[in-house]
Amino acid sequence: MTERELPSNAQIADAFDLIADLLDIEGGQSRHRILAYRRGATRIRGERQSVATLALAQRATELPDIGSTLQDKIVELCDTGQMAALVRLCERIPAGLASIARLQEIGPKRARAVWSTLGVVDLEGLGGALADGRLATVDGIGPKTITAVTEQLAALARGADLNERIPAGRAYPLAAELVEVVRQVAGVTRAEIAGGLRRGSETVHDIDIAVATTDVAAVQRAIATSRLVAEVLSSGERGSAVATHAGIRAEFRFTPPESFGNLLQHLTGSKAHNVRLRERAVRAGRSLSEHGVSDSDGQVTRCADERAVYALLGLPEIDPELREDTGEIAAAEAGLLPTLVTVEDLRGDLHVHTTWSDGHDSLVDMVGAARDLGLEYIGISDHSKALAMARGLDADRVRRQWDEIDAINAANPGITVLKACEVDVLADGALDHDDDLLAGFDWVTASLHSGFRQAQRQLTDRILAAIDNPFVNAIGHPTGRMFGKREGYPIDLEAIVERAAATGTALEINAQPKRMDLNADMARRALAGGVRLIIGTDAHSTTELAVRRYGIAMARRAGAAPERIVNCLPLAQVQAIRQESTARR
DNA sequence: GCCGTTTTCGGCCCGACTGTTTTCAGTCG
Repeated sequence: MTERELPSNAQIADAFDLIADLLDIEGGQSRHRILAYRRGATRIRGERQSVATLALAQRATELPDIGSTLQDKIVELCDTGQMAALVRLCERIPAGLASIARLQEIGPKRARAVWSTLGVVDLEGLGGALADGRLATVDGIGPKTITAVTEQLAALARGADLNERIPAGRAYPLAAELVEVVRQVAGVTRAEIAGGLRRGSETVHDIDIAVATTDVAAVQRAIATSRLVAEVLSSGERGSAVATHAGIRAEFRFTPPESFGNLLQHLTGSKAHNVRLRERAVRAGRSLSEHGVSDSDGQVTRCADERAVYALLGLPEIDPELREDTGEIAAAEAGLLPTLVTVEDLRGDLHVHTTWSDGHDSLVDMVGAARDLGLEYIGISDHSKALAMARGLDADRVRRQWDEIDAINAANPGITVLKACEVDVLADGALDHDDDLLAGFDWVTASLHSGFRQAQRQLTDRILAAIDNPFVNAIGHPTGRMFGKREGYPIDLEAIVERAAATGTALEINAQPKRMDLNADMARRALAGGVRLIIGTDAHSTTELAVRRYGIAMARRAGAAPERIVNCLPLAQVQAIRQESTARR
């Protein structure tokens, strides 16, 4: 049997999106048929398992939004490498028009107008028509649209990605500042971050902020004059959109306080979640919008908080991180929603660095900062000697650090300081500290910092070897991914989860915003496999302890309850986990 | 094209803003 290359979920989704775009440009189609292709594409793109494999087993129709027609097309793509329907469509509508339609301010109707009026069929032709002034002659395209197209084509020419996603770690601090700007305004009773940031997404495309106010004009003024805002893109009674100096778009939406719950719910999304909720409302003879819930005779009920919105739909409140239309509404209805871990549940942090290795702050300062956050224990986990660039510790320096920790604990610092480490997993799978030294720690995290170019089998074997060491309690940043720098190295997560579950080894959710590793999907798979998670800040300074919020976001999106997170457990239980492990020796 | 507490046909989520218009279609979220 020959092994064939199956199309990825992204490739399948791209094909369906292209069909939708071209049908839209062609016009005359049922918009619901187009929507069905788009929904199918979105579903497939967000699916964790291989949809091609599912389709070949005639099981893709088990997914929501995927019917027999889409499944047949996926099978066809697997078998022949193309979809006949798409090929025929491309013969009628030039595929390059889809790229034009995806430009901001253009869309399918104007793309069609550009084609029928000028004969332009792709972005290159659009650039030509823009340069010689023909574009401005097309019906429905005025000076503002010309400006928008000019800017976008210039950005594309620079190699920019128009759909660039911004890591949450870059957007969140700005969003928090923007919320404060409007909270200072008289008449504002509440303001909250909404959108993908509130749902704990790894990346977002903009910042959404819901504002409850009795004085819209005052809020508009405060936004327009904020030092953070570069340009007001649009402004109305219901909201303002701005470009910030940080280069991130922010959208504010205003509401009277009595319907703040409706607005916050609406603006938090996800879009797919909201669509499901509205469909549910319609079935109950109601209509849901950001203004309220109206019943069949037009009576509108406004909700000051989200709980009331969900209650009107017969549901318990669903945590924002779960609102992705992945079965959370059914789970809510059945009373099966998990109680998600919160920042307040964190009792300790077992992954922090100090000036002993590559940290910026001293051990005593890190201890003090952790105590001030209300933590019960902190594990000082500096690097091992192989990471010379980070001034990793050898056995001699480890023992001297232990002396310092003993002295601090003896002085009653108001928090228990644990002897921990982040030991390197070397290229051959050996650990960078020998077992005698590892036995003396209170907690050991093993991480890969080198040899990322090895094959998946080799990388996985190194991690499995580390897991098998009875002195290892956790695997740090298991995939090594870094936003904007590198993809995670390839690992066989199922094999790692299985071994980690068997040995009681925790897998880390590294909370550094550039890492967020494990991500939510992988963390969910780890939980399903019976593994404990641990949220490590990997803080290299006292202020970095605050990044725990990003780790919590991943854990919540994974559906994690606090009892499944090692550092939400009382110290005695953490110590018991360590003792059980070393007893295997 | 998908789907079903209205179940194999006939529905399918809601609203705001903008630009290009002469009262609204297109686009966006």
